[in-house]
Amino acid sequence: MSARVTAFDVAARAGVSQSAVSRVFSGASASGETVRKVREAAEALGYRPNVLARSLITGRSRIVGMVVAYLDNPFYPDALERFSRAFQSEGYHTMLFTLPESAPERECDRIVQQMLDHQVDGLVLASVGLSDALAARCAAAGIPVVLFNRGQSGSALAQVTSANRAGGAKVAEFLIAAGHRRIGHISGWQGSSTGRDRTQGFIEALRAAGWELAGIEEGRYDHGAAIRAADRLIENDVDALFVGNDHMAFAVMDHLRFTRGLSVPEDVSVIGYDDVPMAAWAGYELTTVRQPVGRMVSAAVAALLRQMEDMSAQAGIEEIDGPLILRGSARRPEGLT
Amino acid sequence: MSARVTAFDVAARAGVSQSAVSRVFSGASASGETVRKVREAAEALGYRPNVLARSLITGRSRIVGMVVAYLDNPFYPDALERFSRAFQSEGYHTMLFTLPESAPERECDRIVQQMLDHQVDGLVLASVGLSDALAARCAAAGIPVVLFNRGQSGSALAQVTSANRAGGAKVAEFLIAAGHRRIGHISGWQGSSTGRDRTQGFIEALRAAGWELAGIEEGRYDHGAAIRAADRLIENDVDALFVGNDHMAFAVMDHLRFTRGLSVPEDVSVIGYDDVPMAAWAGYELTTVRQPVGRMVSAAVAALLRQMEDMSAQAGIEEIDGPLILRGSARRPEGLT
DNA sequence: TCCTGTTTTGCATACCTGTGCAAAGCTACG
DNA sequence: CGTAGCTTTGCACAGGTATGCAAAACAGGA
Repeated sequence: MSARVTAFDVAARAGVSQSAVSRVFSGASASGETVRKVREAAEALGYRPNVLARSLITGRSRIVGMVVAYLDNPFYPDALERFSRAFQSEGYHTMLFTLPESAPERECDRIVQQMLDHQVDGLVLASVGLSDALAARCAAAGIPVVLFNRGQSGSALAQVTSANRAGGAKVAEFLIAAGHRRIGHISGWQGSSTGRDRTQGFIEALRAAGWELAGIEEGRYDHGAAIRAADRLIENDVDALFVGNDHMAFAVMDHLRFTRGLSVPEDVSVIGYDDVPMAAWAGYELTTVRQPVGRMVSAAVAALLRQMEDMSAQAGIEEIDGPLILRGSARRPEGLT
Repeated sequence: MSARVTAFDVAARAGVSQSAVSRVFSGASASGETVRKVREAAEALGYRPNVLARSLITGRSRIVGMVVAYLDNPFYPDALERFSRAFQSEGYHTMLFTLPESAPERECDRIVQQMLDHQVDGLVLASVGLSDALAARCAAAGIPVVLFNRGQSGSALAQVTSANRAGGAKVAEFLIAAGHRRIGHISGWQGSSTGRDRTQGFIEALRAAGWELAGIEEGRYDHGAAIRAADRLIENDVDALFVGNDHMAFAVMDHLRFTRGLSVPEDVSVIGYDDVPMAAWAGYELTTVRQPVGRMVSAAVAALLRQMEDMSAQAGIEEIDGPLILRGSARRPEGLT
C-alpha cells in the first residue's frame, strides 16, 4: 500500500518546482515543455491532485448540496437523476441529503448547516423550504440557493417551478369544456406553494367561467389521504376530480375502479399533475399536466451555475409552462379527437 | 460578510491554545474547565470546525460514495433514500453518482476515480460492477466497497443481494403447485448476477420437479423489451410468466390486458420480483418475491461501516432471503387461501 | 516534603495545494 | 548590444486542522 503521491513527487521527477505542477493541473499558463514533462511524470507516478487540499485553499469545493424530502413520488428520482447528470457534466459533484420524516423543518436547518460545513458551492432544495435565518446564513457565506418545485414568498432565493397556477387553470377550462359541472378537487399539501398555486389557479379559472367547486379535500401528497378524500367527494356526487399530483391520482383511480366499482372516465373523470412516466402506462392513461422535468432541471442548474460563477448575479423566479396531456382518464370536449 | 472564524480565534478568546480547541472538538481528552471555556467561546463566535482541513489531515472524509445506474425502477430510489438516511445517522454523508447511459462500464471507472479523488471513506455500488483494475486501486487506497444487489464472481468485494436463486425456485414451485405446465420466463439482464441467479434458480427448480421451461426471453429490465418478449411467449401459448422484476411485470400485465385482451390471472399468471410499493396497488395486485430493501440496506451499511472502522475486517457475501408475496396476479394452488 | 505516575497543555509540524511576488528567461526592436 | 515588454519559473507562504512530543500541572502515597 503505497503512500499518496503528491505534487512534490511529480515535481522532483519532472525536474521542476511544485508550483509548476500546480499550474499545469490548474490550467494556468506554462510553457509547452514544462507541461509535457509534468504530464509525463504525473502519468508515470499515477498522480492526481488532492481535491481536499485544493478546496481548502480555493474555498470552492465543486460540490453542490441537494436536499430532498422523499423519493416516493417518481417525479423526484427523475429530477434527482437529471440534476446529478447535469452537475457531473459541468464538473460538479452532488451531495445528497434526505430529510428525516420527523420534524422535517427543524432538521432541515441542521442538514443545511452540515452542508455549509462541507463548503458546498451551491444548494438545491427540492420541495423543501428554508428558514429565513438559514437563508441569511447561506447568503453571508456566499452560497447560492435554488428552490426547486417550491416557491417561498418574500424570499430572495432563486426559484424554479412549473407554471402551477396556469396549469391548474388549464385543467379547469378543459373540464368545463368537456361539460363537467360537479367538479371536485383533491389538493396537494397546502403548506407548499406548489400545492396552493395549483389549487388557486384551478379555482380562479372555474370562477372566471362562472362555476364553483363542488368540493375540495386536502390530499397532502399522501396515498391514503387521497383515497379518503376521494371517498368523501364521491359521496358528494362529483363527476370529475382534479388531483394534486399523479401519484395521488393513481391511487384515486385504483380506488374508484376496484373498490367503488366506478368507471374512469365514464362515471368520473380524473386529471393529475406531473406526467410521470407511469401516467402513460396502459393501466392508467392518465390525463395530466406535464411538468417538464428536463427543462425545469436545466433552468435550475443554469441558475445555480450562473450564481456560483458570478456571485453578484441576481436570483430570479422562473416558471416553466407545461401542456395538458390528453389521455383516456378524462372525458374530452365534443369535437376534440 | 465576516471572514471565517477559525480555531485560533476561539483559542484566543478562551485563553487556551489552538490544540486545546482542536481536542475539544475532536473528542480527545481535556479538562472539564477547558472544555467549558472553549465551548463558550465557540458558541459566542459561531465557530464550526472546517471539515476540509480536518479531512485533509486525518485522511478520512466521512463521505461515502454511492453509484447508481438508473432510478427508473422504484426499487432504487427507495434503497437510495434508506442508504442516505442510514449514513446520515451514522455521521456520514452521501455523494451521489449516476452512470451516463452511454458506455456505462467505461464511465464507471472514471466516476470511481473521481470518488477516490474526493477521498471517500467507502463506496456503495448499486447494480453496478467494477473492473478488477479499479477494485485493486480501491483496495490499495484502503477504500472498502460494497456491491448492492449485484454480485461479482471471483471478486473479493463485499456483496449484499437478496437470495435470488432461492427466490426463483420459490416461484417455480408455486407455479407448478398451482397446476401451470406451460411456463414462460422473461429474464432480467443476463449480464448481471442478479438476473442470472433468478433465472437459474427458477429453471433448476422446474427441472427438479420434472418440468422444462416452455420459453425464455431476455427482458433486460427494459419496458419495451419486456413487452416484445411477452408477445413472443404468448404466441408460444404459455399460461404463466415469471418476469425478472416488478417494473417489467407491470408493463407486461398492462400489455396482456389492454393490448392483447387477456385476463390476469385467468388466462395468464404473472409473477414479478422486488415487491416495490406499487405491486400492492389495486390496479396490479402483483404476486412477487419480496426483496427486503430495509434489511438489505442495513446489511450493506453495516458491512461498510465495519470495514471502514476496521480496515482488516473481512469482506463477506450476504444473501438476504425474502418471501413470495401472494396477491392476485397469479393463480393459487388448490386449497390455498 | 519528595517522588512517581497520570493528565493536561502548548509548541511545532504535517497534510497538499494555489498564488502573490520578484527574479529570470525570452523576444523583438532600435 | 542594450533595453523594454512579456512570459515563465521558483520561492515562500497561506489555508485550518490534528497530533507526536516534551514540558507542565496535578494527584497520591510514603
